[in-house]
Amino acid sequence: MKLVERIDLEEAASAGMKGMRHLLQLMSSSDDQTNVKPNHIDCTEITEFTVSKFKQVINLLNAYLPKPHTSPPSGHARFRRTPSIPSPSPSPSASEPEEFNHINHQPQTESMTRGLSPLHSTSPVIVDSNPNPCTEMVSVPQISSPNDSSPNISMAGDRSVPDSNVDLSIIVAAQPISAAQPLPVPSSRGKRGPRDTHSDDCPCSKTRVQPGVVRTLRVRIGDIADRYSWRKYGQKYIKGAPYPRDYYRCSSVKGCPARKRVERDEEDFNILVINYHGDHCHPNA
DNA sequence: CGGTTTTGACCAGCGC
DNA sequence: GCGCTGGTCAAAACCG
Repeated sequence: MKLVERIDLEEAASAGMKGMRHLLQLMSSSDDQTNVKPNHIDCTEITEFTVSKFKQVINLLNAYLPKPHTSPPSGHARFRRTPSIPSPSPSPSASEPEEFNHINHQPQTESMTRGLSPLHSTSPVIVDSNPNPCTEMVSVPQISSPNDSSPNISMAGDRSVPDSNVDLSIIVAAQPISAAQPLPVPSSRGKRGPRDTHSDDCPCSKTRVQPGVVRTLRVRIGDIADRYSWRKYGQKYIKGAPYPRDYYRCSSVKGCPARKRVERDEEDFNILVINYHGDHCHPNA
């Protein structure tokens, strides 16, 4: 995408977001005890303005971005229908309009901003330094694949299958388990008692990450960090973090203990911080 | 049908 | 003991 195109996009998106914020402010100010009701005309105008800006963003994206794929490279469940089972006491999130459900909306905004990123895919990966000076720096061989050109606009923590490609220079921060820093040790946490049939030292490791080296990888969104196939098994909003953390396990081989956590860099959301736990019990896919 | 994502629920460690 | 939190499970939904 050209710089001018990118600026157009960013301006449209920024204007849309400002409109959205303004609208929310207007509406929230009407909810308090002040009995001040929002000016209906103002709300309508702002809403129309915001919608038009987001439409503009969509149009720009359609115009500027190449469309090599009509469907996402992977992953099917892009959204989930609301449960049809009537609940006697519907939860707040189910009863209120989606527009006001912050939790549900964040990933969408995230995806949108990612779409605006000029940095993904075609640009060489810029991998930042290791945030932890105590960790060992390891250089990883470059990964490149011949067939691709498409920007990857899928969800955070895209499967790291080689379906897109870029030259990749990666710096890995590898940290031994025995490091002084208390490791996010794979514990029994999360195991469900009755369902768990594996002992603590069970090598099967269905739910427990095998001890080993924890490697931290920082990679640009849309770039590939490895050639394994990963399956997402969880997502969690971490307190204080603006973006959710995604949890993946290796799906290349059944029973592979390798896990990875993917989250956005706090300072640059175009950077994905990937933490690998456990080793693969099979050769590189 | 198999593989994947989504997402609410569950579980256990930790701090108070 | 209780609440908070992060990691995981698993049902549901989706798609080729």
